Amino acid sequence: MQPQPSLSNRQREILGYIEQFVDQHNYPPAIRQIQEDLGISSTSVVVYNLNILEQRGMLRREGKVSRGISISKVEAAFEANANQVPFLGTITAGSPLPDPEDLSSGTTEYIDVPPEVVPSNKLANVYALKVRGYSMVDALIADGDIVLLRYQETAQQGDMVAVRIISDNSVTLKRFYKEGDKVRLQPANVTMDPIYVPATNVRIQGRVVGVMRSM
Amino acid sequence: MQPQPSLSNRQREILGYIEQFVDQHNYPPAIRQIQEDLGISSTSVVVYNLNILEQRGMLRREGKVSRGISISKVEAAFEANANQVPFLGTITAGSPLPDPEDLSSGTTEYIDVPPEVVPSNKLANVYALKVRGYSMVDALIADGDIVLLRYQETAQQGDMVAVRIISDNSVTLKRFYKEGDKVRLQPANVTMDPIYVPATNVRIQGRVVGVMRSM
DNA sequence: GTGCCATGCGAATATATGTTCGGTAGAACT
DNA sequence: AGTTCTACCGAACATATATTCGCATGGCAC
Repeated sequence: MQPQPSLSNRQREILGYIEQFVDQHNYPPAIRQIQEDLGISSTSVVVYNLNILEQRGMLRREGKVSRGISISKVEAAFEANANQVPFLGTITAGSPLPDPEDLSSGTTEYIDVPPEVVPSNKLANVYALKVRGYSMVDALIADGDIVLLRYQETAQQGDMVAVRIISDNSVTLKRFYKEGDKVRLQPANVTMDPIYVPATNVRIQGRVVGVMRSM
Repeated sequence: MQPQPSLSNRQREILGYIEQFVDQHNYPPAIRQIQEDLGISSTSVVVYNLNILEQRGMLRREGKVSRGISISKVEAAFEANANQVPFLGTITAGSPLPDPEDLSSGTTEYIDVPPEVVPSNKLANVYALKVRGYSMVDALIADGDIVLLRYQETAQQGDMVAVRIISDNSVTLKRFYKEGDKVRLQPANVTMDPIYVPATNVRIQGRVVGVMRSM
């Protein structure tokens, strides 16, 4: 009914104060504290604005409870800090793996990704796979490495991608070259030969955006 | 004086309750809530145990403040989640870098390391460097990679290590082979030749334990 | 102007919450 | 047995905190 998410200055001020306070103390401020530290003349003003903020969904309050204010800030901070992506399993030449879309299962594992490898703001649609086999050694990816892929169904020439070959129902990590109506899947390993498949028979499952290795 | 970090059942119970409560409400419980929900007969019992828990460092309290309990849990969770190691700079063939011991400077940067790359319990003495140059490509380390090293002054044959050549005051990433009273430093790149230096002229600065790459 | 409404003020009120204190029961030690 | 200590109980107490209510102000539409 009130589609404007507009907050008055005072409301913004109060919200900011609460966030900062929780950050610093690990528990919410009392209404009187808000009042005094913000130089507001009466607690009722704080209550008034708090109610508005609650209606706007900016925070939740537990009636009659001291310091019963809670911003989702804590959870937000956790999420912000936890740069995680779903770990979908192992990629081998041969075995299929679940669609990245099938994340609904709930039992998915997650692994951390440092922002130095993939910036937090580009983590959307990124997932992780563990590499089995040496088909990518010349691209500096070895057996046991964890590769990070961003889901996308198209690729540029030479991109390193995870591709599913529909006819075998298998997924592998290869460099991608479109050649006419065929696709050349080039292992980054001089001892291995490329594979040629009809363009209609491949489906790209994502592009490699990072690698992590434990030794 | 009391070296035993042992907690009584009740103390564990209270601590657990607080954790759960904070998790659920985003603000700490009142003493009376603890008392009632745990079926304790008096608030003073709770206070009594709370004081012990505070002495033990399990939580902090703000005197006279309603719900002024804060568990280090949040920070603990953060720390547990934030597996970080100091980032000491760039390693090139040529330029020296600060001693890993000189962490006291305070202005050190830190980067996250997922437990999949280096387990949290083995993070001691680990630091990170950014690689400049291609001297290690055959070891699957490329320009721009972040390598994780555990500080150690000795190495096994063939270990990949960061070594300082004292006479030039330079540090590089190489495979290490001791040959008599000399040391062979072997780039993992067939196009580059090994370096031989007297054993007394090298100082090992750490062994590579992980690699992270952004693409 | 008149009325309406968002916003703010101040004080009174109710109660939620932390603190303190005197006392008890049992375990451990002398 | 006497002493001491830990852990607990119950109740009184002090105050920190939220709530409510009547009233003031200023903008704005009519």
